[in-house]
Amino acid sequence: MSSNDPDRPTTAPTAPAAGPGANLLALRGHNTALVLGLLRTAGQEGASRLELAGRTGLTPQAVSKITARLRADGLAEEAGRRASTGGKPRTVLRLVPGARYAVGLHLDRDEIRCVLADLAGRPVAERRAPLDLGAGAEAVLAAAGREVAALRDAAGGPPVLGAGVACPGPLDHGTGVLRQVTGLPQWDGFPLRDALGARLGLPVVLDKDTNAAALGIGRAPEEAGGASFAYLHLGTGLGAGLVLGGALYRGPHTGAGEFGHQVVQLDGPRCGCGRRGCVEALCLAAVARGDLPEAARVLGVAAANLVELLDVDRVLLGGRTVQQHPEGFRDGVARVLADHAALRGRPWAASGGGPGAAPAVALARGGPRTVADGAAELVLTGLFR
Amino acid sequence: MSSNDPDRPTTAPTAPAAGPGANLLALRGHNTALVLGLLRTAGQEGASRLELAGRTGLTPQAVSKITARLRADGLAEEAGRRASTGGKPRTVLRLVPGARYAVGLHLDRDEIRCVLADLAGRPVAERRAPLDLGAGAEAVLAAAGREVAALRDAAGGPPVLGAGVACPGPLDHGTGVLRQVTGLPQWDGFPLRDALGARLGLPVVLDKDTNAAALGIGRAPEEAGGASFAYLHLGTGLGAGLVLGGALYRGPHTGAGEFGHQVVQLDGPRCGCGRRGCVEALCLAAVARGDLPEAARVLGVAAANLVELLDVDRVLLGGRTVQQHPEGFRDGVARVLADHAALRGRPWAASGGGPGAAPAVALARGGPRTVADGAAELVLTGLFR
DNA sequence: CCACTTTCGCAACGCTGTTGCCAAAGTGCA
DNA sequence: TGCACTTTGGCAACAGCGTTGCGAAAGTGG
Repeated sequence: MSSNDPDRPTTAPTAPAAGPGANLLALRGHNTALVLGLLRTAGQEGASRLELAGRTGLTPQAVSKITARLRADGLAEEAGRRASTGGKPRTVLRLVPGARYAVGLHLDRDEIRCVLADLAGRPVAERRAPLDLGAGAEAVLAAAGREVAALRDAAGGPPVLGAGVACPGPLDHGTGVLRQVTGLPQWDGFPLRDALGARLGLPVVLDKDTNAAALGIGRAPEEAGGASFAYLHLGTGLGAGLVLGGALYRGPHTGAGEFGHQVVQLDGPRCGCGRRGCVEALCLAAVARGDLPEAARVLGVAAANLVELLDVDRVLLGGRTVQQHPEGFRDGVARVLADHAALRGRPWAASGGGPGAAPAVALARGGPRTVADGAAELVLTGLFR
Repeated sequence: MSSNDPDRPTTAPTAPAAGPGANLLALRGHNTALVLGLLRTAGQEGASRLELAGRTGLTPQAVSKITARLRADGLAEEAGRRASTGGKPRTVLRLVPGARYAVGLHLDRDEIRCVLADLAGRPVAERRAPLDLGAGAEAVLAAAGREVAALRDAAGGPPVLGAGVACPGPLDHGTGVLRQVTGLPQWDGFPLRDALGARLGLPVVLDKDTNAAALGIGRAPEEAGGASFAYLHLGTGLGAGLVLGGALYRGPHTGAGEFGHQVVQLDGPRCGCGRRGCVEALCLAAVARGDLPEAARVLGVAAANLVELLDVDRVLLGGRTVQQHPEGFRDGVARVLADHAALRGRPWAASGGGPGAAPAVALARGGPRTVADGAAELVLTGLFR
């Protein structure tokens, strides 16, 4: 922390949010994270200093200094040379994925799953165990501590940056405090982030499971690089994770992404939440009676509403219910989006900005480990930009 | 001191290309804009150097350097002293609103309206004239050039930073190119920003009218700071402007904020856009038959959907139709939001983060000049942070 | 083998915010 | 009235950032 004295007198009233003043250290951190991010997306192929300079807008010399620091820290390495274009060939720089690791922890209602991911986001170790999220804080903390310790031991005790923790919402990402987890009122107000941080001895980042999933899915090459997309998760419920401009959008109180109880049918059938005509209720009811096209259509209408409002490029579908009929949902949702886009001259349709006039609809790849992977990504995201 | 040319602060250091790399100039620009922003929100009361330091996280000495530059450029000035708290009293710094100005241009279907706003966002001059947006590019450009020139002359030719232009969408903010303005296909693909820039001899920022309105409304003290709110405009149509985290959210293609054709009634009555059950159609139909409570309820349901998805703090209502029955719409929408919030344990409800459990609903103040004011704000936003 | 091109590091530089120090300008008490 | 104390804010020296100038390294082409 900074060397500021603990008391802050005189400016007690009004007290607006502290601004993010940028000093030289922050500047270095920004550019370093930028270069690291480019090295990460470059992956195995790597990138030369001049390519990095071109993409960042920095001087080649600045890139040299930055990459020299990264190499000294073991985060990057030289990896061969490119073919010459008439002069000295460029030397290729590559991220060293094994230089640091991050823990991803998925606390689900009946299971704890944790992964150890390298800097490239690839899981190098994994564990899972049954868990009763309603068994109380101490039991959950103990289980988390045990599993993470075993995971780190199994991997040979590599350097770990921190732990990302994903669990069912609602919660507050900023303070790391849980809210009323549905059906488990005893968690309300529990400072899970700090408690886990003390138990694990690691920096902890806490977020909703749907947000973690979106972040994990966003790591796929198609979604990389400043993309905007919505991940719709249809399992026993319906939720969404929003990635806008390459960054997770959480909203002021980590409440963003509540998608399931969007009303798409005024005075429709009553939902479990008390409202009428929620997408979740309509969609799941259609699934229950086997009317898959209708379920996909309802989901598509809600997705179209979201797309209109947020102008996202892609819609990704996942979750247990989707995975049981992947193509049906994908095609059904895509049809609704295409129909809606055709009715309105959407900007990218007019500009011919792609093969289709509507945002692409795709199935989110990744199995049951997606949320844990994304949880690790919560930590890694802080390193890159 | 005077080695800096006076035009330097006009060009905010936005990333020139795809490279968001930050050099020292960008750092200075960032911190300068930060301090300017704080001075702006401080308004007439001003702020002391130490208060600025505390809120930015910068060293008092750094703030002194920055404010010295601002004073040398005429953008800030000393304005009295605070009461002493036992030592040397703090000297108050204040923004000099008249140091620079911005033009705001509202190109509507039947009217052109332009304002000259000072750094505080207050309009110091205003003009309006009839306009036929369908009369072709040359006529519109000529009208804009004439009105802006007259406006600047009337104000005595003060230093102008640039012109913000708001017009009916869709359009592309990034490239400054219009799309198919509804009913006026001849504008499709016209590079309005560059054309106007050449005509006016000023930097031009182009955006949708709803976005400009949201930005203008966001200048009100209640919305200042890093607020998140949605402005819903109900006039002859229904649109929205989104301010998330204190900044306008446009989406990747400036398509965000399409709110009116959100479907809230599956297979409902057909809308002019071709879909069925759009809020706009339902709401305006209710207004047409005099059923105001129903209109407000429908709008409220759509607003609730938006709030759930984006977790915004406030919902602001405006537009001609709202202004005809302001309290009716406000209360009706607020009721729906309160009912929905009560059904779900929203984060800020559990944490007691305010007088009410639901996001506040308020009427957007400001008359027919709101869009033009917001258009000027499009330019000024680049100076502050 | 030489001329040329291209990459990349060293050294000097300008600029940033930071730190140490001190004058200025008040309050409070003897 | 005078002195001690607190707080503000400027001056000067400083460390660290990216930038610039220049030269060595490492290729290609004639």
